[in-house]
Amino acid sequence: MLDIRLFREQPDVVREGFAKVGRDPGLVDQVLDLDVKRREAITEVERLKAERNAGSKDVARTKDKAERDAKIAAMKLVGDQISELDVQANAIDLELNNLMLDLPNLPLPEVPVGKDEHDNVVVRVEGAIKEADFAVKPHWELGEELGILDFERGVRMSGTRFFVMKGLGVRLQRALISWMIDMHVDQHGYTELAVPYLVKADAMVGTGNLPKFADTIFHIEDTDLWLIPTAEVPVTNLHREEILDKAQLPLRYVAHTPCFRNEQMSAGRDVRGIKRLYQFDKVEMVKLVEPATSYDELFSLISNAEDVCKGLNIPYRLLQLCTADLGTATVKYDLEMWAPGMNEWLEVSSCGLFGDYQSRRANIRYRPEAGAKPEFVHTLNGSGLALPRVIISILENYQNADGSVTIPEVLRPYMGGIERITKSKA
RNA sequence: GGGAAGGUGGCUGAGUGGACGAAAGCAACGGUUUGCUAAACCGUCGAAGGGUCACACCUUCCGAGGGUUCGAAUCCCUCCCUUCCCGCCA
Repeated sequence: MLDIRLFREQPDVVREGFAKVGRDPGLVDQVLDLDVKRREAITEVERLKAERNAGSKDVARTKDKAERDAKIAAMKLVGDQISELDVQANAIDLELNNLMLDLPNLPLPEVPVGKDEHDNVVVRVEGAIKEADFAVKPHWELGEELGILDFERGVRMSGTRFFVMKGLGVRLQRALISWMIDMHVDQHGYTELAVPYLVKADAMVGTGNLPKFADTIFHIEDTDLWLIPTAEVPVTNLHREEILDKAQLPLRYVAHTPCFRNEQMSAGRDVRGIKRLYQFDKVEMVKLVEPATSYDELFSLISNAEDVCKGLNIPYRLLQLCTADLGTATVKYDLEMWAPGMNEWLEVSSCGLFGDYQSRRANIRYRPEAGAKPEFVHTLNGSGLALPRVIISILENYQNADGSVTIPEVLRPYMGGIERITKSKA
C-alpha cells in the first residue's frame, strides 16, 4: 500500500508510476477525491463528538433535575446525528481503503519500462554452457527412466500438475534444502525459521497476495485459512503489528516451505515435467531492513542467491525485470538457470525490494531512535532457490551419456557420499 | 470437543457507569548531583487520524465486532485468543 500523503503531495509522480506499470493514472484522482470526502466527513463527525463529550461532562456536573433532563435530551439529538454521519464516514473510509489495497507499488526510476516479459533485460550471464556429446534428455524422460520421478501416480491421486518423487530424487531435494539453508545461515547471516503453511487472510493482505491475487492462491473452504504460495507470506508477516528496535535491524530470515499456487495459465502450457506445479518446495530469504539500507540489501540478497547457483556450478543469468513483471515490488531481479534438456532458462529465483508497500499493509515498523516516531521498515525477499527447477537443472546439466546423473560435489556430504544416481541405484 | 480463569500502554499491574488515555512499579530517554562506575533526585515517556508554518487543540483506540446509555476500560450479546484441568491425538 502506498502512502496517501504521496497522492496529496506528488500526484504526478504516482500517475507516472501507475502508467509505467500499466494501471490507469486516473486512479490517483479517485483516491484524491475520496480522500477529500473522507476528511470532510471526519471533521464533521469529530466536531459533533467533541460537542457530545463536552455536553456529557456538563450533564455530570448539573444537579438540577429539569436542567439535567434538558441537557440529556439535547445530547441525545447530537448522538443521533453522530450515528448517522458515522455510517457515512465509515463507508467512505472503507471505499478508500479497498481502493488503496488494490493499487500497485511504484517502480524505481531505473526500472526499464516494458509491456511483457520480453522487455526484461539480461544483465549478465555466468558460467559457460557445455555442449554434450550425446543427446541430452529432458528431466521428465530422464527422471522416469531413473525411477525418481513418477508423474502418472501423482496425477492419479491429485490431478494434473502434481507428481511424486522417489528414492535418490527425494534425497537430492533434501540435500539441496539442507545445503542451501546451511549456506544462508552459516555464510550469509540468516536465521532459519519453520513457519505455518496456512495463514489467515490478514497475512495474505500484508504481503499483497490479497485482495488482488485471490484467484492464484488456495483457500480452505469454511475457514479463514489460505495455503501459502511462498514462505514470503508467513515470514514477512512474522513481525506484523510490531514496532521493532532499530538495533534489531536488519532482520534476515530463511525458511524452507512447500508452496501452493493455483496456477491460472492456459491449459497445455508447461504441462510436462516439474517446471510448473500446484505444489513445490522452495527455500526463501526475507529481510526487514531500515529504508536507507534497503537498496544495498537487495544486491546482497541477489548475491546470496547467486552463491547457490555458483556452488552447483550450473550456468545462470541475471535478469532485471521490466515494469510489466514487477508484481508488487519497486525493483526486481530474477535468476535463471540453464536447462539443456528443455533448452531454456528456468526462473529459480526472484529477488525483489518492496519498499514500505508490504510493511504498511502488515504494519511492521521500527523506531529510528528512542522516543522518535515509528517508521515503516522496508521488506525484501528472494528465492534461495526454488527446488523443482534446480532439480531440473541438476538432472539436465549433470546427466551422463549412459543415462546416469552425477551428484554435484557440494551436495555429496548431504547424500551420504553418493556420487551418482543410476537406474539400478535410484 | 467439555469445564474454569483471563485478555488494560514496551513489560508488570490497578481500575466495575461520569474529568480515565488510564494509578503504581519496572524498563527507556533527557537532566542535576557524584572523582569513575553505581546510586539518588527531577523531568519526559503509547498509537492512529484530523488540524496547525509549527504549537495549541480535537477525535478514536483498554482482544475484535455489535448493543444499552446524555456518557462505557467498566453493563449486555457474539466471536477470537491465552492459561490451566479433562477428553482426543502425532
